[in-house]
Amino acid sequence: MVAMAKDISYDTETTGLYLHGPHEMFSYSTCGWDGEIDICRLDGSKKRQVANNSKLDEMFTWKPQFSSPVVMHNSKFDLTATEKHLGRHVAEDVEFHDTYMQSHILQSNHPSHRLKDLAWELAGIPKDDESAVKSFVAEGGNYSNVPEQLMDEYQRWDAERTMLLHRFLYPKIQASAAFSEIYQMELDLVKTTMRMEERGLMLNVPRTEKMIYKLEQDVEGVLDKIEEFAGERVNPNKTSQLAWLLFDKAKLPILERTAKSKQPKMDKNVIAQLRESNPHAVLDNILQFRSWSRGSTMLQSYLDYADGEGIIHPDIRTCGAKTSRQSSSRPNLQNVQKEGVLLNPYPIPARQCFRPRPGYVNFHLDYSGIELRLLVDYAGEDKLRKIIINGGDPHEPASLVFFRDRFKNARGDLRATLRGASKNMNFAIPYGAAAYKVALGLGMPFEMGKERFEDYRAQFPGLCGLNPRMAALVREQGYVETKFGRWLWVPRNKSYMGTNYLIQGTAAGILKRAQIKVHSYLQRATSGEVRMLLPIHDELVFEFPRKRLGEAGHIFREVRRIMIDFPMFDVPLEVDVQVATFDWSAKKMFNILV
DNA sequence: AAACACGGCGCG
DNA sequence: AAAGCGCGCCGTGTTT
Repeated sequence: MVAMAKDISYDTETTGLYLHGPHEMFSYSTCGWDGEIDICRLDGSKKRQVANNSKLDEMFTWKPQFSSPVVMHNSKFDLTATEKHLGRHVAEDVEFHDTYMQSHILQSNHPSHRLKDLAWELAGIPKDDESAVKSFVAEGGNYSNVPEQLMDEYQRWDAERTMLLHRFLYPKIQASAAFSEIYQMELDLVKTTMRMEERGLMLNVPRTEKMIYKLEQDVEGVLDKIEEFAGERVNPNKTSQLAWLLFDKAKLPILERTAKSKQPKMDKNVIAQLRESNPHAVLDNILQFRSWSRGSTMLQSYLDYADGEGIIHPDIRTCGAKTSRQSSSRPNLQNVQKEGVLLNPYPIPARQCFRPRPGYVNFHLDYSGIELRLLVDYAGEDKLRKIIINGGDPHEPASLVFFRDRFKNARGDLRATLRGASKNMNFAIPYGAAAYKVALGLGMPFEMGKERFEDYRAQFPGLCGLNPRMAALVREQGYVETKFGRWLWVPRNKSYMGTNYLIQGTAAGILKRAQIKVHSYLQRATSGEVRMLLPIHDELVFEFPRKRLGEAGHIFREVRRIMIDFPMFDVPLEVDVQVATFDWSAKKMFNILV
């Protein structure tokens, strides 16, 4: 293991999690290849501060002959803390490692990738070393004023743990060429993601405040209406009170029960069903209450996360999901509500609250139909592949199979509805839906649905064969392997999920690689004036300076080219470009050829 | 007070 | 036997 000899593990201690907010790093620890531990406080005596700062500065400045690869557990956090403390970006060329990524790549479904859990499991290091620090903090202290001796002991172990994990896990990454490529890609992505978090997204603060004010009024109004009907004040968030309102007071029937506690189900699907047979005003009041109160709390949380300039810096976890997808938290900006796409008749136009920075517009580039394209590719479903290549509608053949003449003769809304149901089945079937769900989804009696399902099987043997194939792999080996060579572990007793993991993980692999290349292109071609802000599973959000709008066509032609440049797939990828000049709800198609 | 489970719901 | 999946966050209610 000579190659590892110079490695040094590195762990930071901060006053909290909001590094783009008030929190700061106050100490760090390192552990050398030989187990030598150094605890470096950044507070206290001037002399010590100077020494420890210069060691830090050295670690993150690339020097060809001296540099030691820095090993971290969840490097995005430590690097972000370090950059804030140093007041500069860490050097591009500094080699670093991340045991958190290693763990994700080697065991995607592990219940915990936390340092303490992994170190206990792999090296038998007990997890109780932080109890003294925890109890100090619980008694009113905070992490930065824990007595140094206590803190030293605590830090000592985390640096040691990280080094040990690296010794256990990294050789397993190195042993596979595919894992090595994935690992390097993930490390590159950490830096790309840091630049997005740092830049952040702009909230239209006054507009958000106005919207919250109106929603709060509306919530009061709807609670009054419910009180008029019920004869007393009801809190619809309380299950017992809501059940009383719906099933005792309004005498509505119980249609379903919840999975675990077997209570009457009262979600929006049930309420929609009840609404059809029994258009009781209280049902609408419940939908209004839920949507509006949730809406105002979500908007309030966006306000709380915004800094003085209205900028939100989310935490973008690069391996947030078991399928290797990214996720966003504090706040989650991947689920900002849209208008008019769901069963909710009272949507909140929350996307109106997000705006480009002054002097910028936002571009949204999304892969069109990437999920179906990948399904068709993995399934080798030639008929659909040809339709996609020729720009036809890949959901039309399914519509004809499921609805026959009814679809042939349908126009307008009905045609769209039938196509929509068929489209859902094009996903649901490869993902494991059975005849019962097919009939339900198509709105047909069970026997008819089953018969059409059989027709579909005959027409699309590739698509229908994919799930059994993946399920068999899961049962045999426990994982599915994406075209990038990533192993996605699937619970063996849920082998039908294999196809879903495969598609989701492949799309994530495409988007991640695209992000790295696009980031590097934008740095090179625009000196970082055009920036990527946020990934949303099959979409990238950018900001673009208005003064350079004349170049937008040229730049996004290249971005699009990079995004779809994955020759390993037989089905072509496609990207749609939209521009938002005022807010995210008013997006318009943007023609990059002009 | 903190941690957890659950139902519910937004996005992909 | 039958089964679409992945997240994060909220409010309520229970456990520690």
